[in-house]
Amino acid sequence: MAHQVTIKDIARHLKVSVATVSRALRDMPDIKPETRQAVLDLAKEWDYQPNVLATSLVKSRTKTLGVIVPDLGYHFFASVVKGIEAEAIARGYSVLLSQTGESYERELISLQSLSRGQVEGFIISLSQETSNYEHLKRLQRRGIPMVFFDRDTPDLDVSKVMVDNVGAAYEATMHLVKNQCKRIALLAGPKNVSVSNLRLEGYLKALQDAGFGIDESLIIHGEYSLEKAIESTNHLVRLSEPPDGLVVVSDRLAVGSIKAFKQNNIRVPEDIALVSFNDEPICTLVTPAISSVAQPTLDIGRTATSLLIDQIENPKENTSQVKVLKTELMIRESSRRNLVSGKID
Amino acid sequence: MAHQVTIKDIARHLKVSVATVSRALRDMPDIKPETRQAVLDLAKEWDYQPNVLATSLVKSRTKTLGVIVPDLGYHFFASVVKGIEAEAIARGYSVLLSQTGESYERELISLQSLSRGQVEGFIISLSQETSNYEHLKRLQRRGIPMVFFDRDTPDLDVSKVMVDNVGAAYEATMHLVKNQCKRIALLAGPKNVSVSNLRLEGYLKALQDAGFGIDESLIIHGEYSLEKAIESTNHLVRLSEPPDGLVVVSDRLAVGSIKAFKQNNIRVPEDIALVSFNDEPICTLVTPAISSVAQPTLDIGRTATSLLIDQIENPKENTSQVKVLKTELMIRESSRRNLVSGKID
DNA sequence: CTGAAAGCGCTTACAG
DNA sequence: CTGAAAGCGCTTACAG
Repeated sequence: MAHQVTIKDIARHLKVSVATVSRALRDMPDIKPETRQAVLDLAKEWDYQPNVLATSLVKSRTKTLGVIVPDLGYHFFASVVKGIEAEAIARGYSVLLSQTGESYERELISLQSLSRGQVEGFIISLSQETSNYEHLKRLQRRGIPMVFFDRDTPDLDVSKVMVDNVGAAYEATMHLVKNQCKRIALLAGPKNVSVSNLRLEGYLKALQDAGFGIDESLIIHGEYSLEKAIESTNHLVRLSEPPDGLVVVSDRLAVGSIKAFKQNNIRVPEDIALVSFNDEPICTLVTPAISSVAQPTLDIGRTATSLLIDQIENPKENTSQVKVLKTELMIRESSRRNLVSGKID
Repeated sequence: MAHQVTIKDIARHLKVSVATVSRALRDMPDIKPETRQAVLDLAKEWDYQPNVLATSLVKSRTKTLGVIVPDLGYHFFASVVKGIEAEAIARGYSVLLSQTGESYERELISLQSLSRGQVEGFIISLSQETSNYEHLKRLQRRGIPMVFFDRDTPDLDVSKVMVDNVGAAYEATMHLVKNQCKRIALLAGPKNVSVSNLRLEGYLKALQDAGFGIDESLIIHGEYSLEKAIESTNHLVRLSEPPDGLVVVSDRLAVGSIKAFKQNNIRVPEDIALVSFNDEPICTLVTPAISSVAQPTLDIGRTATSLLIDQIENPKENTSQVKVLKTELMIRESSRRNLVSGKID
């Protein structure tokens, strides 16, 4: 690789000191205009690029944030990252992005490698595998600030940006109640997944407030797979008293449910109304379009970034805090019962 | 932020020189075992992390690759990045990931900022807006190696990893021919998009080889939007001689076509068989499942990375070269005509 | 086996 | 207005 131009090269060529070049390049006062111009001209001609490693080293500041997410293939994370980047750029920071592929080991490695002087703080969403938090506590002990979002652990006292999952599920369930559903089922995730459990909680609370009894047979836990969703939905359909409303904890599962309903010649929303979570692009692509709870992804990213930068710039005043953001229920065909007169599909 | 532990701290505490600490930490020969052990013990106790900025600076090597993609929200890019990361890790490199959001300006900024000493080379897929290549030529002049994939420009003599789009479209079209389609339409992208044009070329070639005439009215160009796809499909449906086969240049457009067919009570694949490109997850989620040309995303990532690292490590022997990878047609319900006996949907 | 010294590319008091 | 010097945290010949 060709030698990159340094201030030393410029200084030598112009017969001035590197200090002068450094000052001229950064428009500092007390530099003779002609000198500055000569430096700038040569810098341009030679396409000089300052070495940020050197600058960061001397300033002990990188103005860079580390972002660790499980998988950018999930629309949710890709979208949150956009929010992070927007806010970071606005405040003069760069971001280093790393995905763990839901692997604890890669989470460990990413965190460790970026914490060797490259970033001033982290925005983290934990991998599914992570159940040991020592690596995070070590970072904390070293005084490196971090902010969590979405995937969380109560083991750590750090800033967090979450979403009101209980409230969101409550709203989604109530929406079905208002749409004349009398027996509302829930397709939940695995029993140990906290987000799914929070949504279960909101669902139960809504049923209670609606004066509905709770029928355990209408609550089904399962893996996050299309196949499992189809299977669970088929099970619900075959109950002696099948549901007329369904809350599904994620869009991908909801797609499976809709497939299953079609196979069973059950109409959505006429025979059963459906609401799910995340508002991924797929919701508007399938037929019927799926009603879904939108997460404020951009805002999650911006808020997390803002919290982190505040902590970096004012460690004393900014202790760990938890922000809970509002969701928004996007109502579409799959649950719009009273407005649907004829069948389109 | 708390002061991070340095080798100086360790040296002072152990009353040895920093050189000795540095050597002990890296398991160099000629260090007294007791000295080494003392250093390692203290480093562990204090959770010492070497500052990579300093190391990179003195070694003039970062062992880091810059990856610039338009949008990680596209499944294609997210997946290629996984391939890049896998290969990079395997060869002892890190990657710095940056998305441009299809903005020329952000492409410029990312490239510039990472090229200030942070990375040793780039893997790039150009933003849609980019039509001026000066920023890339500047990098080239500075001797920074780069490899392109997917989004390309003939203006630059660099290594590229592409996919055989002509061949893929040929295969997709021929697949419809074999499935008894007699009038095959093409839903293409905007006229200036090279990938779309290559697919058009393959489509035309296949029609020719199949002995079909070319009917310009069956070829429709348009924006990459769901609405536009629906509109174009409606137009095709209303032709006096409507098509019985359809090649669509992208899955998202194909979803629009299927919506339009449903609205017109046209059965897929019975009345019209459909094939599209990219094999995004949506293909298996919609009904009917969409036949689609899969790109070897992981392999694209691995190959690009491998080319880049070779160039970094052996600039002389590794001049720019173009690799063309094979695609794979995934056949699903939307085009499986002769196997479908009854209608399911 | 260990240390002093120079240096990676830059910034910043301190003098003049 | 400019330069010499020290230093950011590390590595590496060179001596001993």
